[in-house]
Amino acid sequence: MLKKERQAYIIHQLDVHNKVLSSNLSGVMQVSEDTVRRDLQELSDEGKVIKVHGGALSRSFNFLYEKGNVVYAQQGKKIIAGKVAGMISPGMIVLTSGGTTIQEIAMALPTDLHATFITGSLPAALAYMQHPTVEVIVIGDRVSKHAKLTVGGDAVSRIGGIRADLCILGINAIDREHGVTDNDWEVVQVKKAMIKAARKVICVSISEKIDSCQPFQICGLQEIDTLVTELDPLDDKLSGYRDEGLEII
Amino acid sequence: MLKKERQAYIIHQLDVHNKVLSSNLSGVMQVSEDTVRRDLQELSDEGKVIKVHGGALSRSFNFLYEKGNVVYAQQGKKIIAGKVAGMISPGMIVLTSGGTTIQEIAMALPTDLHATFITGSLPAALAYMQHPTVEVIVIGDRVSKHAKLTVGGDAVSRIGGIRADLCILGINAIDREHGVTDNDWEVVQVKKAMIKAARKVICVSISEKIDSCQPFQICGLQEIDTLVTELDPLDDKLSGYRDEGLEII
DNA sequence: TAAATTCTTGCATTATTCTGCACATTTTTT
DNA sequence: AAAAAATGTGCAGAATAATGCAAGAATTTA
Repeated sequence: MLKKERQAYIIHQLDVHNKVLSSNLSGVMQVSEDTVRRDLQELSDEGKVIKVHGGALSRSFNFLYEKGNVVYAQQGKKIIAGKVAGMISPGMIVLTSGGTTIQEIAMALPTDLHATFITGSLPAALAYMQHPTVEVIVIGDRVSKHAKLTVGGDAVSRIGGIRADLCILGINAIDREHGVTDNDWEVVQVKKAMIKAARKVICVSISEKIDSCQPFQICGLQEIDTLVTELDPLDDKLSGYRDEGLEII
Repeated sequence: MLKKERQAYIIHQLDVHNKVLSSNLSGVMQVSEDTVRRDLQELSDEGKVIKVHGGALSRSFNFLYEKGNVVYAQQGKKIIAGKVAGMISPGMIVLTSGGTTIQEIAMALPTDLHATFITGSLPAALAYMQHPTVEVIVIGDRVSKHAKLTVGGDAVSRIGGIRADLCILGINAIDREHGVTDNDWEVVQVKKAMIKAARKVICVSISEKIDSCQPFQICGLQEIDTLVTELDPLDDKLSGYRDEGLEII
């Protein structure tokens, strides 16, 4: 097994299990523990893993430890989070609510990213707040208990006053015919406003939600620039959306 | 279970339950109590937990680390929460940040209370949001990572536009000479505005904080109507405040 | 105050890591 | 193509870290 191969395998294991043991890896990859340790050392120097006595932990695991905040993520969400985190550059970003995926992205962000996140989602605000260098701005208004999000005319008009570089849009349903849809009217108003406020819109969704539809439309496909899922961009399920002109990642 | 892993788990537990017991952790994590204690010691040295006899408390219990008694800490908090909950009647209430005590009050509220809580504190918003019949309104602005609270001119001016029936003021320090004080200038601005916005002000404080003082003044004693602590209202420590005309509960 | 629990400390044991070195493999230079 | 340099790997022994145990001290509870 080649060095690069081993290191890729280690990263993969960490993505899945959040931890690896030197002793374990040594057996699986058929190299000495010293070699495993050297691999871990290198990855640690590159900031890709957190080396600890006995093995290594994934970065997000360490993030939890450092900040004392916990989010339970499924594997798919982690993949999405990694993809999205790689697309974020310094600037002004509006965040819609979107369950744990949005929060998972916070943990995958480069630790030195200087960006401003604007959101009405309280869990998201708490998650991004943990990051050392990003700024968080909360949109105020009445809280929707269901969505844990501020909603209402005041929130919408506030968002209308923002010019953001990017909108990260967590969604509940998307299909080719109706575009992005949701079942909560108030949330829809907020998301609509956020899309308008941003130059570029990234749509974040677990593949389960693709090709499904709900009562209220948020926007058509043409208003979205990029679709991020946990699937391979070439997956058949996504080909129709690529045909519509969306960037698939 | 690796050392860091254990420590992350401990922090997680503290986030959820606010306390951990050494004996308990020892069983769950399958290590000796000595090891658990060493973990707690390290976390304590790093300032991440408050180590006490029998286990550890989350940092939000910062008011009691000298007393060092798990049960007492919980009781103190609960006593205050019960007292305050009994004083709340339907209407419009502004809430300042104030650690877990403020959140504990949310759990002690009558389940059919119809009231509106206005706050910039994200943990408080999440806590009150759980209640079936109360409404929560969040004040928007930049988030102070330290206080987990929205702060800034926008927040202050928003609060200025509110007429509330009651202000529940969680505080860091109070003494007869300087009144209510705090060490975070931005938080002070928000609290000042909240006091002005409310007809009646209830000051909530663990007795540890009484007769202490910090750099910035929030308000004088004359601006407070009621002081709630976990102590008996007739306790000597409070007599001076009663002399100043405060209602002690 | 007595009993029970928990804490601290030092020590022994084991597990893990580090270091220098030898050897093989790959890459670069001549 | 041969020689030289750089890199990757494994091994052995020294150094370090982690853990459990035991006995006495301290704290809490009854």
